[in-house]
Order: sequence, then structure tokens, then C-alpha cells
Amino acid sequence: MNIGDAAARSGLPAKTIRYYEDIGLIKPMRGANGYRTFRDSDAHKLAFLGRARALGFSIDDCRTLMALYEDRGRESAEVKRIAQEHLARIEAKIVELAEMRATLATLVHACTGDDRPECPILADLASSADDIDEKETAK
Amino acid sequence: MNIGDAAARSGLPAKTIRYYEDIGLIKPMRGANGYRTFRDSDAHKLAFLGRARALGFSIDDCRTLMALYEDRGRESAEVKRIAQEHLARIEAKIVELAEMRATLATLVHACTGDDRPECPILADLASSADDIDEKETAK
DNA sequence: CCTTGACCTTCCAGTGGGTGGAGTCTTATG
DNA sequence: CATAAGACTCCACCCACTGGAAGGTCAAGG
Repeated sequence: MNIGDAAARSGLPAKTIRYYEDIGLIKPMRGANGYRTFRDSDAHKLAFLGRARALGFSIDDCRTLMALYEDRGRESAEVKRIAQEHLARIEAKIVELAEMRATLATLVHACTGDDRPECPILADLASSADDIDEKETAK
Repeated sequence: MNIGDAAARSGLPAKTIRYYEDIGLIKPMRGANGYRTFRDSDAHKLAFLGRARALGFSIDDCRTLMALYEDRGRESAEVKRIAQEHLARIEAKIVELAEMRATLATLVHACTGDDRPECPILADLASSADDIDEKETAK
């Protein structure tokens, strides 16, 4: 299998696959012409990586997860720990974004959005840096 | 005001302030000794930037928002449009993360996380790449 | 046999938004 | 006057790719 087929099967761009080889995530063989040759096991790994990345795992996490996947004697506790930590990061990010959304939604709602220059959004950006200081010192 | 005071006032690291000058967001003066000299207006701009960045606006958006802020004759519609687009991006990101969270939460829940090697998390990563293909082709 | 075009190769540079560190200079304090 | 703190510049690095240039290889059609 050439890189094009591997890309089609895994859903990953060929560039990304080359990059994954570069950083040692996969080790495809080489044909006499210098082309990469992908075995089914390589295609399988690429699918695994694509799925893990789609779930937001970092490349480093993916490396560890792959190693665990290939380790017959692994303890599932290790996998669960990685997934839980990642889940916690995602939840923290969601909270952060939800806060931004709340503030932005309020501001967008308050802004008339016409040809007049008055704008609560800009007013907020200009003034409430003080509020940040207050929050910081209140910690 | 030197960069240290500007940093303390705006809550931004000195390094970030230098970077903002580098990319033309602020233009502090220079003293005879080569030190940057920040006027109140510069400190104000930095606070504005810090606040806008905290709300997740890109540097490019910040540039535009600052220009609009300084334009007495601006139309608030333009500001509102930028904020709305940004809000939409944030909401899309939240949806994306919420999907990851749902999948991960299910997997973490299903995994016993003990010393045995059986692991639904790894099983999912290994198998469900096919599901992705199905979703893709179903589009 | 030759050309065309699709596919493959490598390598270099850039993205966003900073951050870390080295090496040097200036200022404030005891 | 010594030393510490703070300022300066410049270069490299982070993540996870992505774009593009310049060139090699292969199958099909004329």
C-alpha cells in the first residue's frame, strides 16, 4: 500500500502521515523505489491515531496509548488515568469557553449594531480590565 | 512608566508586551537609555488587549477592535459583527469539545481501570475508525 | 518510444501567540 | 563601589501540522 491508499483508508492527509513517521509514531517499510510501503498493521495504527487525535489526545498521549495498545500485559488503569486526565482538561476548556460565551453573548446582545459609534462591547473591553485586577487580587 | 510597571498594571508579562510592540499593536516611546516609556494611553491599550485576548479574540481581531475603538466615527455594527463571528466560533468549539467529552466520559466509565489488560478505551480507538469512515461516506 | 499526468520523494518555511534563555547594559540601593 | 534588579536584543522553541518548491517514478495513451 502506498501513502495515498494509507491516507484514503485512515482519513489522514499524506502530509500528516509523513509527519507521523518523522516523529516516530509509525515505521512503514520502503520499496526499492524509495516509496513508503504500508502494511495493514500500519494502516491500523494510522486509524488508531486518527481516532485518538479526533478525541483530542495530544501526540504524546497518542504515543503512550499506542504503546499500551501493543502491550499485551498492560494495565487498563494506566489507560484510564490518561483518558481521565484528558477528560478533565477538556472539561476545564469547556468551562473557560462557556465563560467567554456568556460574556460575549451579553455584550453582543447589548450592542445595537447600527451606524452609531456607541458600543457596549468596546466600552467593556476598555473599562473592565480593572475588574480583572479586582478578581486577581480577590483570589 | 517602564515595562515592568506597564506589565503590573495590565496583567500582561513584559515579554508579551514587547511582542505586542513587535507586531505593531502598541508603539511606546523610548527614553534616552533605550528603555520603553509607556504613557497612560499605552497602559490603557494594553489593558484593552489583555481583556480582548482573555475573551478569546485573535490578535488580528484585537488589531481591528483597537482601531475601531480609536475611531470616533466608527459604526458599532462592525464591532458587533466581529464579536458575533467570534461568539459563533466559540460556540462551535464548545460543541466539538462537548462531543469529545461525551465519548470520553462513556469510555472512561466503561473501563474498569484495574490491573487487567482488557480496556474498552483502547478497543474503541482501535476499532471505531471504521465508524468515522461510515460517517464520512454518509455525508 | 515519448509524453503527459498522477503520484511519490525530500527539504524548507510558516502558522498563532507567545515563552525561555543567553548575553549585555542601566539603574537603584546599601 | 559592589551588587541586585530590571531593562535591552536576539535566537530558538513549543504544538501539530500545512504549503510549496524541486525533483524522481510509474501507468496509460498516442
